[in-house]
Amino acid sequence: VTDDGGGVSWLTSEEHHAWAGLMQMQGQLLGRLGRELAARSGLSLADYGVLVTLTEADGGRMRANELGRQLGWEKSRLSHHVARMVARVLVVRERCPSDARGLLVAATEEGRRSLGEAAPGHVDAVRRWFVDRLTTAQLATLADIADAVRAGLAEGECGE
Amino acid sequence: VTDDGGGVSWLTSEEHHAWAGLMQMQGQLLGRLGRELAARSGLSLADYGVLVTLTEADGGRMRANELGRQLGWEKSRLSHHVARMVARVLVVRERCPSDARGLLVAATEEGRRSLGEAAPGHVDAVRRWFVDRLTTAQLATLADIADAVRAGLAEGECGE
DNA sequence: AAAGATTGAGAACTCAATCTTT
DNA sequence: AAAGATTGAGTTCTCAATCTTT
Repeated sequence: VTDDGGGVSWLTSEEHHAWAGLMQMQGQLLGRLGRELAARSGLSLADYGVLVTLTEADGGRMRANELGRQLGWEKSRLSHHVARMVARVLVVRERCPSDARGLLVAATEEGRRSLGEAAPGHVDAVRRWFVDRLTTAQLATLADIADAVRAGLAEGECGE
Repeated sequence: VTDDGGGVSWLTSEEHHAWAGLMQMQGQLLGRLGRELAARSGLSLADYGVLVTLTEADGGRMRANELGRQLGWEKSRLSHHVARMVARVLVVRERCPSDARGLLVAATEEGRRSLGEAAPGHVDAVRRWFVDRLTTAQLATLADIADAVRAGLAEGECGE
């Protein structure tokens, strides 16, 4: 609990260093990766995430609900984004046979092609700017950190 | 280099765990903190960042250029955001005495008041959802990670 | 020309309200 | 009523073009 002279700062300097560093890193990293991806493939990071998730799913299609959950998106965001991707013929909406309330989202041929073109370069960029800068131990710790924080957030959703 | 059956994934599972976990954590954490902050103070995380940065600066004012650099924002984003904050009387624009091209941005009384009201709750939220979930060693490693990645990105800006 | 900053248009996100099916 | 999804309005961010001062 320090306040280093006039400013507002009630984290210790170590805590602040970690927190502020994380925020800055994330912003710059996403900016860089997003621009590289868009320049080379015309896909945004969001598009990429949707296509990867769909492609990894069984049959290349997925309940919209589940897609949103895996991406960590709100339903409204997903709906708007899918609409834009449908307009660009990257995905299609399909009726869900088992539950008429539901929706299936499927990658089109065009979507698979775009992803296939974009993926090698993007993975390379993730390596270049992120993975290769870190040690195995650092990556392991980071994974633990992410798990711990997400577990806390997940608890908070309910019990709060 | 694994491809676990039809999907696109050229990171090892450890690498993927760290990378995907980081992205998810960040999204959820910012969402949670942003909503709590907005609900309690009417400030967005972006507003908060601007006010903290200005308040910590000498005289509570700062070159727009430098402000953008510290926040990691593009000049256009900063300009739009400052315009919105001026409209809400949280900051004011001032002419820069030393360079007529430049601009100074200063926190208003109202801006300081809003920040003062918002800060304790926000810092508490950062502790609750983030800092307190982690060990000292994890925080230290995270700071190192952020430094390493940012150093790489900074290099890339020029040398590339 | 380069640096500092603004502007406008378009894309993306959030919130609240709505609609359909269970 | 609850769950799955869409819609519209308002806000914020990005990109490119522009303007002013150095």
